[in-house]
Amino acid sequence: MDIQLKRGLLDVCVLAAIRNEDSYGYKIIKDISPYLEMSESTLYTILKRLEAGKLLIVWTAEHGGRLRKYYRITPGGIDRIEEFKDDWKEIEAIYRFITRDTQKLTVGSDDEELSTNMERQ
Amino acid sequence: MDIQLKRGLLDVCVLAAIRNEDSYGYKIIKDISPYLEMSESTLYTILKRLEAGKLLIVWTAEHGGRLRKYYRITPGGIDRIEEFKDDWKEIEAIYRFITRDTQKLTVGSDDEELSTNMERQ
DNA sequence: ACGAGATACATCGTATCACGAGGTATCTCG
DNA sequence: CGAGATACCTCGTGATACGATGTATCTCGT
Repeated sequence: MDIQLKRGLLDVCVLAAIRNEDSYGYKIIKDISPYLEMSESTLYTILKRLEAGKLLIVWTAEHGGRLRKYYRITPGGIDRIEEFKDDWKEIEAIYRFITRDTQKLTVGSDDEELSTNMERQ
Repeated sequence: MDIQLKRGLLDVCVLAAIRNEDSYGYKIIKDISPYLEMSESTLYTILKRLEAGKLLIVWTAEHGGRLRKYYRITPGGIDRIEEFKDDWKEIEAIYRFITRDTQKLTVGSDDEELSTNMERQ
């Protein structure tokens, strides 16, 4: 899978993973992994970024003798997911532009101002 | 619109813009602009990259006293679009993961190996 | 005739970012 | 006792989108 395609999904994916329940780094990766590969270094970078943007809050707690950092989504984080859903409509329009006419060539009326008078050599 | 979300679409968008007819930089931007903002510097960077990857071929021709660089997609470029369509299925799965349970909370049977016993403080 | 804006190309520097490589430490289980 | 899982972290690098900037010609209104 093209790495570039996943960008933009990563941040929102992490937010989605903690939307309905608090979680921690290791578990977030496991939860996301069926859908999207994400390395640990990437995840922790993202968590730092989301914390800096106040899209989630962090606290540390002991669990089984070890320290864990727990993450909880903020209202701002939930807003971010909602914005993503709006952006998705635009993304789908782009997708339709890319895949238009790739199966059958339906040559309709061509009324573009920047009309094509291409000279083939 | 989040810049990151567009990444991965950009290259394929340019290929899609020249898929059914040869084109040139300025026209490609105009054709794409209703769907996706792309600066000129970005476009020319992408065209260079696609040429290096042999996804399109380039030649120069005079038009109205000025030189234009024309671009034509290669079979490899068409393959790239087809691969994108396959990748899109994965992207949609990620989208469903992100938007799942954001409207109604349908708590079904939870049979995950990494089950959640989160302690809320 | 002249200037503004469109057309058409290009380069350079910067900021962002995903990720591999590497590190530390504890727990579990055979 | 050692391997693998759990759990966290940092640093360097390469890829890349884009603003700023530059060059040159054509078109069109006044």
